[in-house]
Amino acid sequence: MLVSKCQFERAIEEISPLKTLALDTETTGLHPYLGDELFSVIIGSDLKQWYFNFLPYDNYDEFVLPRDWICKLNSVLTAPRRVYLHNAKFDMHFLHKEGVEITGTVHDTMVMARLLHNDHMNYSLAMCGERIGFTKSDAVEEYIKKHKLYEWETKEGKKNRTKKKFFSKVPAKIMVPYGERDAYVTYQLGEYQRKEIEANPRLARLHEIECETTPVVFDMERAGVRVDKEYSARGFAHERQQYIKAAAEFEKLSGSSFKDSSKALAPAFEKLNERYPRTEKGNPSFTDKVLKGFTSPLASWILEYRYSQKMAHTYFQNFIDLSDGEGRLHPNFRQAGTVTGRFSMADPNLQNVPKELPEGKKYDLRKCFIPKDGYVFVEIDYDAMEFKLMLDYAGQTDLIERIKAGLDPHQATADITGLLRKQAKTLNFGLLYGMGVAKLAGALGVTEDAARTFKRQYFGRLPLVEAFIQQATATARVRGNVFNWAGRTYQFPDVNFAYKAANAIIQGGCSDIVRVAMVGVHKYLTNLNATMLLQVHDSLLLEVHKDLVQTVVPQVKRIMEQAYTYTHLPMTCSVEWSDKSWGDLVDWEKCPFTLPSSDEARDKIQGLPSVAGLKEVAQCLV
DNA sequence: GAACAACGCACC
DNA sequence: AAACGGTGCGTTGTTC
Repeated sequence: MLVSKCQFERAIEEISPLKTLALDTETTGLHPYLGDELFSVIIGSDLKQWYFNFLPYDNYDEFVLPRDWICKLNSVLTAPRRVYLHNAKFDMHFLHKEGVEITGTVHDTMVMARLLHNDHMNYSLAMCGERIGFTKSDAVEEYIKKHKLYEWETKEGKKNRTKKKFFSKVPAKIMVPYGERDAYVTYQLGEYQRKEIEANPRLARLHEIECETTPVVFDMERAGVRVDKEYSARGFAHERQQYIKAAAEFEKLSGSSFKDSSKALAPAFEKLNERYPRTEKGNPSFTDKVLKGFTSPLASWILEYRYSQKMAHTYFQNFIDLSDGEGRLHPNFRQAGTVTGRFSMADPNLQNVPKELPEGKKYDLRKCFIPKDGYVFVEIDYDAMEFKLMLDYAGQTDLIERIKAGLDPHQATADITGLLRKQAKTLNFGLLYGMGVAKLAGALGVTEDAARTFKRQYFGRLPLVEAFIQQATATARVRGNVFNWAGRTYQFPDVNFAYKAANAIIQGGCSDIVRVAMVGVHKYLTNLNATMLLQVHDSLLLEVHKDLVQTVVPQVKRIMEQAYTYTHLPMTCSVEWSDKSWGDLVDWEKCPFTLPSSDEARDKIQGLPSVAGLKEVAQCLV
């Protein structure tokens, strides 16, 4: 029902006793930190939906609620209560701006859909609902399309466009039933998922961990990262100039117009009698590796163009355009972003910001990110996380002992297998990914026969590693799935992909270790002047007040290291810090802080979420 | 006109 | 027998 002004109190009274709710919001757009606003809140239960509208529509006076009533919803969104939301953080950001917090248990139906079925193509509410027999209305999308309620937005120098839809221009008679339907479908989806989880004890704790993770990641997104806009602008201007110049030089040299496409480049290089490989689809291929093999200066101008184009438009420009009025960037962590359990990140993706500044280049992308005044950045990384988790599974004790003694994992592998460190490292990664002999030969720069010999030598000295990989693969083949230590499932609809099993167990297992660590770190940092900002798979970036660094950092390090209850090989972490930028991190040992440690931080009891017994429940192998 | 596929490339 | 895992994004070219 569309709630009128005089029914408002009554609606709140009806909702109050309900233990489980679904919640959905309608907003003017998709970016809570770039000007978009919430205009309605829909609360759903099994039988009824309440549509709270705050947007002025013609002739709807009685149904346009005063905006300052939004915060009255706080009374029904507090613990102890379970709230289902599809893509919860999105709604939480808009609600937070209105002073509304969800303090009950947040069950994100998108996150749980991924947890329950990791291999679906699409996790939209429409698709998730359809799978359990509830069709979602597409009336709003259709109305927007039909009435062209959108605009294309372009950015300086960019050739792509983004579609900006005007949801607030959709009439109430379309919007209201659509919103109510979404809240209804979300509620049904949440209930269905809870039954699925209850029927599967292996997922019980993991479900809780995901629920605890959502507000943690929400806080990280909300905090955002401070951007040095001036530096970013200079970087953008410089790289833009560079790629325009590169294109001009190409045109001068070749006498034809420049387009960075394999189809357009092929004739130019054919003229120069250069041989080039083909892609999988049979098209000409001009990757940087191929171009570096060419002697013509044309090739190096293309490389210049690509580098600067990418720096300018994938990074610098987005850092500026996507940061808020205070100069902070609020990226979107996708808690359900990958098949293995890792997060992905978007708008912008800060998980792929280049780390090394190439020789001769001036603007370092990681220097665009700076701590707020009085704070420093601290980055804590797990050491060789995936390889170590794999060794813990395999129980290859001779190698484990050397690593525990402090040896670098790849060097230790080299020592045991008689390979060079570089070769050992390639094999450590490659075999974990299920690499075949042909790719291995390419990676090692040797013939296939030689690669086969290396592989035999490696496994010959590390038989338990081979056994682990084989057992994982065999499990995937016969059972059709594997579980990681936390119980997360990876499905193999096609047994031909069973070679991915070891990677699924390890990559996904690491993702759950980091989840547990993040929940623990977040809990520890509550009410301290320190915030988690970013997670890049095996590392956390923190913004810590100078006075707290001394005490907080060792504690956070310990929480991270203890997040995984190992069998043979404990996780260890390395710490780096900087008071300048993300690009200026140096080893913790070089930290000059000798300030008195704060008792407040030290006295806090650290709270890792319990994972006791999880490994036993979630045996990954047959 | 708009959606999609293909490519290339940054990260762990 | 053979398969290197997981992402997001910008540009170009093709398709509907």
